[in-house]
Amino acid sequence: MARGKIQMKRIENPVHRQVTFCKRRAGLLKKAKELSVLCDADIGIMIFSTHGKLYELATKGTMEGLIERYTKKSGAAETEAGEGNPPPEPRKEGLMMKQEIELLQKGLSYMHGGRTATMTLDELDALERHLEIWMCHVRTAKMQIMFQEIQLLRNKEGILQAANELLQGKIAEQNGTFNVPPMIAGIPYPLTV
Amino acid sequence: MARGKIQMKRIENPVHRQVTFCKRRAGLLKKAKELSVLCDADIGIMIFSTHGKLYELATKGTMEGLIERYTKKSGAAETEAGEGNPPPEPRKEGLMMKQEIELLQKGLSYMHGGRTATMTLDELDALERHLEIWMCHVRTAKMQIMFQEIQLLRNKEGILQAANELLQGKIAEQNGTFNVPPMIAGIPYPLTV
DNA sequence: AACTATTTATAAGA
DNA sequence: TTCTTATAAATAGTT
Repeated sequence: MARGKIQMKRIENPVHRQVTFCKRRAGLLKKAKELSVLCDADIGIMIFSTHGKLYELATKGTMEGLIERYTKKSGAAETEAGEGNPPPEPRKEGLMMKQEIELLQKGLSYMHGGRTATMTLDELDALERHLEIWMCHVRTAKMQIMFQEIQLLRNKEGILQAANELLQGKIAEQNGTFNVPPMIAGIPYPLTV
Repeated sequence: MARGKIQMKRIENPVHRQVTFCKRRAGLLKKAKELSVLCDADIGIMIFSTHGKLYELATKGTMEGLIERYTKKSGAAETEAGEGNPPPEPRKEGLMMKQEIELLQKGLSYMHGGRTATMTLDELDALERHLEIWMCHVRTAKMQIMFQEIQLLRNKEGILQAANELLQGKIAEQNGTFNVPPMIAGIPYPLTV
């Protein structure tokens, strides 16, 4: 927009087009950052050049976070007349999770960046409480999985034990008068379940 | 950009902020369309207002298509759009942090979503270890801040104590022969520091 | 919403 | 790509 107006259509000269792409792309991203800061909005931009190169911007969390938020939103918009399920429960959860992630993100950059970022005592306190809760949840989940694993292994053990006994019987039969020492669980045995 | 420059920070006046949001949002989307037409680029923009309202733009296919394209790309191509970070150290840290955040993100959706997502025992274990480390860091940071706070309060206490004694002396002078009981720290006193 | 005085963005040229 | 500069656009404050 200077030294002359230009037509709003594809620039045919490739060099000119590339230069304009660079300049305007920078301008667009700058404007997006400004809008985000001034109006406290959360903005994600994806730009694919003609040749498929990707340029991106996400003004707060990550692009992944924004995409997730987008899919939730647009999904809810589609089922507008459907059940009143989307707005109350899952949305709230998503927002809460986002806040939690942002809190941790801030904490991580605080720790990694050598206290470059600023965090108040209250924020650190909240972060500590969250970490404790999360750890508790993670441990519960671990316990559940490990318990399932144990049950599974016990079943396998039982099956193996039974097979073992069965085989012992057969061997005893086949060997007639020969004396075969009994095999016990825990000793390598050519059996798979 | 008119009738005066503005500071690049959140606009506190809500009315003003809303107006600016409208104007600049329109401007941003216009710029994006222009860039797309002039340079034959494919652009997707998501804008979430403070109150969660979504404004979007997808200059060719749909936003879903762009998101799909993005998710494919983003694995290979690390952010090209941000500022050119000094490659060696901060980038590595950023990547690590990103992975840590992704781990926690997965964990949170696992817990919040009622085990909808899938996590292996190993992942949960890694998450637990990370949470412990983070908590340790957070506690250290808290300690530091609290220690500073204590030092500050001790200083204040000393100053108040001194002032208190000074005032007591003055009162004793003024009252001449009158007997005034001594004030001690901890009793309300008309003094601010 | 409309109006402008200014600030920004940028097309062309180097 | 980068810098400069004349000019087109965007927009902050106001009506």
